[in-house]
Order: sequence, then C-alpha cells, then structure tokens
Amino acid sequence: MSTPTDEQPLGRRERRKLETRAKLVAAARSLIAGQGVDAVRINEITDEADVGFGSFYNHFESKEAIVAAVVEAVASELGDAIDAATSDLDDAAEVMAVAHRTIIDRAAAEPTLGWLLVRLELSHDVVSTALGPYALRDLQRGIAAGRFHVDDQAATLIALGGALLGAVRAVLLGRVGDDPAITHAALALQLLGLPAGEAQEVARRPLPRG
Amino acid sequence: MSTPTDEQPLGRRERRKLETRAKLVAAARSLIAGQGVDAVRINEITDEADVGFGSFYNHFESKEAIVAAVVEAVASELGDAIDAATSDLDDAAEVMAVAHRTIIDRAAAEPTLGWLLVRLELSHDVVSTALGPYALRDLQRGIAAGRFHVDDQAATLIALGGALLGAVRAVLLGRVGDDPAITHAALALQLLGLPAGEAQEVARRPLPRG
DNA sequence: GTCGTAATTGACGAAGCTATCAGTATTCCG
DNA sequence: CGGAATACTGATAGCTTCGTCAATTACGAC
Repeated sequence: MSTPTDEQPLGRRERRKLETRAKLVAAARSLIAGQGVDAVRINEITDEADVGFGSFYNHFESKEAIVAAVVEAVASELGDAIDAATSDLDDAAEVMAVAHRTIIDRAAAEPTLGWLLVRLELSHDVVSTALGPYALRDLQRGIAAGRFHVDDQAATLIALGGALLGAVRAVLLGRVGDDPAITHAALALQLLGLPAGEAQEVARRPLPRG
Repeated sequence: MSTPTDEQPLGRRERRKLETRAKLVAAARSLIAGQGVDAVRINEITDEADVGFGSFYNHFESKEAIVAAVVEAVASELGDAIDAATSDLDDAAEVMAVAHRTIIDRAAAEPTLGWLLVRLELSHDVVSTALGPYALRDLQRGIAAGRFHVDDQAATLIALGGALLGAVRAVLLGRVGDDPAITHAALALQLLGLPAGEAQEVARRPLPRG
C-alpha cells in the first residue's frame, strides 16, 4: 500500500507549503469525522488549521477536492494497517478475522478514524473501493483453501462490508459488549460458512506481534 | 404496526390541509432519497410539492421536523410490509429469510424507498430503530427453536442490519447477480449459524401469498 | 349572501457561504 | 544584498438559503 516515498531534498518553502496542506487535510479530516462532509464549512477548516481563509484555495480547488484527499489518506492508512497485521499469517480464516479485528480496534482507539469511515462510506464508498480488493483477495484464499463456503463472491463481500460498518458504528456509539472486535470477527467467519465453534476459536486467537 | 385509523368525517378544509401536508412529505421523501437530507433545500420541497414557499412553515417548524415525519412514514411502511409477509410463517429461520427478502425486493421495486433507507440510516438509525424490534423478536424465536447459534444478540443484530443495508445499496447500484434477495437471505442465515446447505434451502422457499 | 376563521402565498430582510483578488510576508537565487 | 517568485492573508462582492409576515384566498357557519 505504501509507496517507496522518494523524497526529502526539499527547500524550506516546499516544506512549509506541504505543512500547510497537511494542516488543512488534518483539520478537514477531524471536522468531517465530527459533522459529516456536507456540514463542514471551508472557514471552519481554515480556522481549525489555524491558517488564513484564502490559503485554502492555494491548495484545493473546492471542498470536493479536499474531501478526495482525505478519502485517499484514510484508505491508504487502513490498507497499511491491514497489511501490517496480516502479513505474517497463513490461515486464510485467521487473515479475515484479523483484518476485521484491526479495523474495529482502530476505530475504537481512534474514533475520528471510525467516524470518518462511516461518514465517508455513503458518499465515497470507502469500504468497497479501498478495502474491497484486500477483502476479495482474502476471500479467494479462503475459498481455495476450502475453509469458506461461498456461493456468490460479490454478494458475500457486500454483506461482509456492511456488517463491518455496522459494527464500527456500534462501537462508536458505545452499543457493544466486551471486545466487540472478536465478537464481530466470529460473526464474519460464520457468515463465510465456518461452523460456530470453529469461528469462535479462530476469532479468539491472539493478534500477531500485539 | 398500523393504527386502527379512526377517521373520515372531515370537512373539505381539513382534507386540503392534510393533502398539502402529504404533498410536502411526499416531496421531501423523494428529494431526500435522491440527494440526502443535507442537500435538500426547503424551496426545493415546496417547488416539488407545487405549494407556496410559506406553506412549509404552516406544517413544519424546520427541516428536521419534516425529516422526522418522513422517517416515521418509512418505518411504519416497512414494518407493515414485514408483518404482512411473515405473519403466516412458523419456521423462525424462514421468517428471518422472508423479512430480509421483503426489504430487498421492495428496495429493488421502489428505489426511492431503498435510497431513503440508505440515506436516512446514517443520520436517523432507521434500521436499528424501526426494524430492530422485529429483528430481535425473530432472532429470539430462532434461538428458542434451536435453529440459530448466536453468542451475542446485540452484535448479531448489528451485523445483520449492516449486511442488509449493504445488500440494499448494492441492489440500488446494480451491483448484483440474479435474485439478490435470495442470495442475501442465505448469507443472513449463514451468519446466524445455519449450515450452508440448509441456509440455501430456507432462503429459496417460495414467498407466502406471492 | 355575508362574515369570521384559518390556510396559503410570495416578497423581503437577515444571515451565511463561497470564491476572488489585491496586498503583504517569506523564501530563493544570482 | 536586492529583486523575483511564490505562498499567505482577510476583506469583500455575489449568491444562496432561511424564516417571517402582511396580504390574499378558500372554506364553513349562520
């Protein structure tokens, strides 16, 4: 997910410019998480970023443009997190469980990220677009390994994504019991056709390098 | 879900008033379905309803007020549809499958309703609030009958609702195969712990009084 | 037919938001 | 050091939206 990051020999001017841009994106991110895209005003973004109003238009053409930047940032951040958490695993079912647990744990630890995910999903399909490819890969590994019993792959991914998003919302709203990540992971595996007992066992395995 | 509807002896004046109100709600419903709550302007609603701008404030205090009316209408409409479709059934698993199929089929037949559901869910929790009680009742029947294997009821309902909403969105976006309602119903039953074969069988049963 | 009541209407003032732009401050480079 | 380049700034013009209100219209009672 991460690019090789070719960089560094930048003048002070360039650095300040990027810094301003980063402040704007961070401010937009936090405000969108709190209020949703539509409710956020551009002057709120510049105030939060502690930057002159006019600066906004030095970096972005419109609100849509900065939203796109936020979406991209969130997508790559989550993608990296999933990669890091699952790269050491062999069992396809465990990969799926850990991927879901990662998302939910991160949303719980960083509600701003969680709300962003929820609030951006409707308008920008973040889950399908950004996470879909990972999910599809993991799904097919599980099918190939004979662990999942799946009839319609696309429909399964949709249900999986919807259930995940529901779980994230529930966590953010505090409507959950203990360790919602494990609970949800077990449900996801059950959805994929694992027997209840096996789903529980896989979902409960300790996270790698935790 | 439906109230006994005590009514009829109304003068023409009352009827016209209710008619205006109904036109406003219908217009709001269609516009919200198309653009989401935030994007809808009050003058758009009155234009669509073919009513003077000022009339809006004879019936509703604010946009929030009319949105609440729309939410209530949608909730009772769906509730009635589910009741009608499942009241003749004995098998708890079949009840759950038919309930989900009903929602998806209705969303497919009436995209306005589907989009409303999706667009209102974020801001108003329609699925949890309006459909949750039905789902909980059916879930507990299935558990009592020993057909579902459920660990955490609340988490299961959340996953079920999220998956349903995802399926509705997919249908509206055309990203589906044949008979998405049956496909999704089978997934829902699998999520509830039914073995894959059994889930398929129950999901495929013909709808009652179809 | 006349009058009182209540709903409807659209124009208007107030408030908010966007995008621009002319001016200022900072950095780069010869 | 000095001039060019570039990012930053906030006031402002123009537009959109909201909620109110005085005038108008439709209804129903007598």
